Amino acid sequence: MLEAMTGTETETERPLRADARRNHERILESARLVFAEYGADAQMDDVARRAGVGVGTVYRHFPTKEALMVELVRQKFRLITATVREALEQEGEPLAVFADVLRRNADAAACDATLQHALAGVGEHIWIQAQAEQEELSVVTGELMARAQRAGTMRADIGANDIAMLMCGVCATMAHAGPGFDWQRHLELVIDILRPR
Amino acid sequence: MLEAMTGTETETERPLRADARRNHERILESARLVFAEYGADAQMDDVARRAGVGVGTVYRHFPTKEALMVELVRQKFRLITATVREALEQEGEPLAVFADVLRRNADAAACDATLQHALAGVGEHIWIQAQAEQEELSVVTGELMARAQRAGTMRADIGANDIAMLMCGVCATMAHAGPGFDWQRHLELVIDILRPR
Amino acid sequence: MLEAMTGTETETERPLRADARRNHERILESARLVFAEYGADAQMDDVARRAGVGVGTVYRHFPTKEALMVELVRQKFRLITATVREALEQEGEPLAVFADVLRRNADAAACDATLQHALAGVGEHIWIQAQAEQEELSVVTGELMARAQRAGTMRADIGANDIAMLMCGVCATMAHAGPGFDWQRHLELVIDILRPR
Amino acid sequence: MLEAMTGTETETERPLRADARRNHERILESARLVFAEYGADAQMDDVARRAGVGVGTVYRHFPTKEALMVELVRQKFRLITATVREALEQEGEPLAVFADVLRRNADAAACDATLQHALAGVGEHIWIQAQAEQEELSVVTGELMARAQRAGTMRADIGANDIAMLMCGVCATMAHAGPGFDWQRHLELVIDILRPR
DNA sequence: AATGAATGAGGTTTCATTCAT
DNA sequence: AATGAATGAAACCTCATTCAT
Repeated sequence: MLEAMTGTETETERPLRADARRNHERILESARLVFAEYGADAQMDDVARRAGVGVGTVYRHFPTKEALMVELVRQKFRLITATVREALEQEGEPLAVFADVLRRNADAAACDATLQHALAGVGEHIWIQAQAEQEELSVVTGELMARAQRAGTMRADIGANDIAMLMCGVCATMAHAGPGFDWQRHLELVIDILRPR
Repeated sequence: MLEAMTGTETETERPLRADARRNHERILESARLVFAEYGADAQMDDVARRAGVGVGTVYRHFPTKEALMVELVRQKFRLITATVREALEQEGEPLAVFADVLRRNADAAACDATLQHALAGVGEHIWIQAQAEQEELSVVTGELMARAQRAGTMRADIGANDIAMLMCGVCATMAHAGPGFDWQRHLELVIDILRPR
Repeated sequence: MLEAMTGTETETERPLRADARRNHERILESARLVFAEYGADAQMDDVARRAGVGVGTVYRHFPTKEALMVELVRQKFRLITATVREALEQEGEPLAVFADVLRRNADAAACDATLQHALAGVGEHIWIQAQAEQEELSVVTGELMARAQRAGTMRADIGANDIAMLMCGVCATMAHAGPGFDWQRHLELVIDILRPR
Repeated sequence: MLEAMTGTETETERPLRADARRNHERILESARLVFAEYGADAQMDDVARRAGVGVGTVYRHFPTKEALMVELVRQKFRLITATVREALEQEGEPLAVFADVLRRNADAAACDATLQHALAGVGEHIWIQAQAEQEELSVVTGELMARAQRAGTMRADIGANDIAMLMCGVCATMAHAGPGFDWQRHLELVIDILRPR
């Protein structure tokens, strides 16, 4: 399922290709785990070891540590986009459906809060490289919101970008554990905003 | 004004002390600038150079890079606390006063968004060391909010911690500049939450 | 000959390994020279430069400066042990054979007295890490001594540990060059002790 | 008593002088303690703190860390010399008296083995600067030995320098604690050498 | 004469990246 | 295509020594 979203290359022939593809996935998965465990200063060597390959191989697939992180960010967006797309198929009260999407995505983010923090901590040029994915997410989110807004159960003056910002905030809460920091409550407050007054 | 908050030691100490105190301030100020420019991985050498002192001096005042960052975080909190305290003296519609405090603080944060990002990016044990300041802020914020809540112009089911989380979110937005990311709008949405429905 | 003692891993490994092994030896040799020249506070950079490799390589082989010194100490012990073993094969009056071993080892130590001094100067936890080698030496030394003692040409109330202490003393003399400090004489006095009265 | 040996300056007038003299002693004493505790890499700041003075004062009395250590070495020699002198006054079997001196001095050295180790670990040019004291010790030791040799209870072919070397060896044993390293036994073996065969 | 803050060269260690095998 | 040893530029921090007060 994840693989289905991973790429768009059309060639799927040579056996070596299959091997490489497999390594690509393993490295990405390894990176996810390693960054989730050690934060942003996990080392490329760790990623390689966990993936069961040499560092050289990691560098063959991702020319830079940054490139690897960018891919991780992209994946995040794709994953969220997929959730929203699924929701587009669902029946039900549109705002409730949307709120549910937010909750599910927040849950997913909370699962690897450290990874989230690691990705958030890096320079923003990394995020810029994931703009395409971010925009795609924006589009489908907009669609889902439009329904609720047409139904009149969601404030009309709010757009997909607002959601992005607000959820970005919820994720920040996850990262900064502290007394009285409860991201679930934060999320509910955010959902409250959506209701027309 | 900042100095007024920085310490409590009865001055009138030895003249040498004056020099040291001066350096202390300069180093802190330098750190603020340097971290704002280079992010969390600014170097101690840079801090020293910008402050016009040797590295050794920086280390005499702050035993560790981390200690220096902790102090920066503490200062941030003290500064915000001061703003809130000022607001407690003001007349005016309580919610409006409070909203204004939020706006002013957000403005200040936006001025050194990179520093903000740098501080946010570090391990949370740094934040834990600023708990005292954080709690003090929480207390005065609670006071200011109570007024508005008694006046009925602010939702009663919201506490100082909620504000902390929400503002933490707004700051996250500042850091992640992106298309459609407008922290001022984010802030207004947050302020919206405060109004009773 | 030295290599023969250095390891026990079944060779016939990957070609790369040969390179690494070579570097390992070169670094060790370089360390010996550098510590012999500059004493205990020789720098890792110097070790690397003399070995013709980067510092990183030194650290890949020895995780710590200390670890490098430990290995040097171990080697010393292994070398001495080898001498004693050789002597076990020799014919001849046992005490004479033993005395000769002492002289030969002292000679070797005198060749790099500075290195000796450097190693002696470090914290003893380094020596503790070479206990295995030290004990092995003790065992073979004991064997050689037993012969002489059975033959009645060596005092029976002396053990391998005593030799260790006494020779440790002779080495101390080498390090502290001074007027009237003649380690060869010191050694002969020590050998004198061995004779039954 | 110690002060009596410390210097040869004839001026004992100005009150300030008294102060300075007092500091001199305190610093020396502090140095002894600090080097005994932390070994050769104790810091000048520690010496100053323990002495209750500023570093600057330490440097006024000893222009260099090395100079301070040299003085410590000198003191050691003076102390031993004093013991030997005392023994010259004693009645009794000369060899027994001499052996006793050795035992007492070894005991004293064992009390601050770490200091001993620290001093031994430094470059030998430090020892060279204590040559005068070393020679003085040599002279009185020679006197005491001559008695025993005239009495025929001590080997005649041994000199004060030999004792220096042998005792240097015993001290080395103290420093290198290890299994089977028992300096008292080492010392008895050394004393054994002295007896005519 | 004493103080202790300041200095800054230098030490060890890390880690992203390259490249010979 | 994969491997992992090698690289070396930094990074953080220490501490003997100086010097303004």
